[in-house]
Amino acid sequence: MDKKKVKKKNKKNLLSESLEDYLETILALQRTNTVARSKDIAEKLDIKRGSVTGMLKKLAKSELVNYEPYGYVTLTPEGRKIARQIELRHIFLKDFFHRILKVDEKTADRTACRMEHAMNNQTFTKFKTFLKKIDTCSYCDIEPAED
Amino acid sequence: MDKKKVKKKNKKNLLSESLEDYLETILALQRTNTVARSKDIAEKLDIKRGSVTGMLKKLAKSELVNYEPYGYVTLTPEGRKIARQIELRHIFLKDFFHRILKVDEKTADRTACRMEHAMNNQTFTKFKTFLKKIDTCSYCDIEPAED
DNA sequence: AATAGAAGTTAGGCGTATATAACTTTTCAT
DNA sequence: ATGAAAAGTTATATACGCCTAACTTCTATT
Repeated sequence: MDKKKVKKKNKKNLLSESLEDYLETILALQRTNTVARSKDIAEKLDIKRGSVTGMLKKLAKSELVNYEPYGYVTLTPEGRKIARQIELRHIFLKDFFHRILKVDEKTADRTACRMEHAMNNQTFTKFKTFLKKIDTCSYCDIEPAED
Repeated sequence: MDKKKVKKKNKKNLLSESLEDYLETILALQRTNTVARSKDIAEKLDIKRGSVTGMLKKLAKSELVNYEPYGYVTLTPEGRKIARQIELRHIFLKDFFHRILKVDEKTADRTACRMEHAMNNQTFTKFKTFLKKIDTCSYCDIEPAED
């Protein structure tokens, strides 16, 4: 009865970093444009239009986006939930790198972009708490470090 | 005749995260065993022996490891340099998550493992400086956050 | 020295995520 | 209302990193 190698059909519905990027991008586009278009997703992610379709189909199959051929793309409630999580991780990470560490904004953003996928809930929760502490600690107002 | 696309001779000698993991692993094995064996690399990285060979060839072609078929594997000076960089990022990131944020050790390690590849020099330098500050700031001795 | 088992390699295959190019559908300006 | 341009799709191809299975080489014990 031990669930050894019983097919990783886990509730641990793991999304790839790429797929997470798509969700995050669609959320941003929905904010600006109310809907996301394939072409805009492609532009934001710096990939070709043709590559987007297949990924949207995957996300649709996982019920994370509403997708009909030639139609607009929107997030399902579950998709939005995930997108928001990733977006929040991005925001806090970038803030940490840029405002606290004084890393230049572009680098801070690029770094957050990559790290946001690697932070689980436990870590993120504690990271937020930590940031709040830092923000009320004048001593921790560190000087920009030298390169 | 046709001017074929001149091989993208990457100036920005970018290593994939996987390749960086190999270097990091080989460095650790060299410390313990003086040399790294294919089998031990496979075990540490939790991949199959057969997969290691191809990656070692890539690293050898980039002159980051010394590799001869059926021989031991060691890092070249350049390979060691990169391996050390990544190892240091790992150590500091894990320390931050575990000791400062009070994330459990396993999670801290897993998180560092993924983030270490996303941190450039500028960011790492400032991160280290920041950690030093934190360590001398009793106020910043935050309580463990709740999950 | 023979040989069995361990370690290493090779070949072929798979899944993911991308590109390119041709094709289809939609949109918009007239 | 129509036709060209824009947007979207499809099919095919490539790169990467992994796996499996069969094969080769090394090694350690007898």
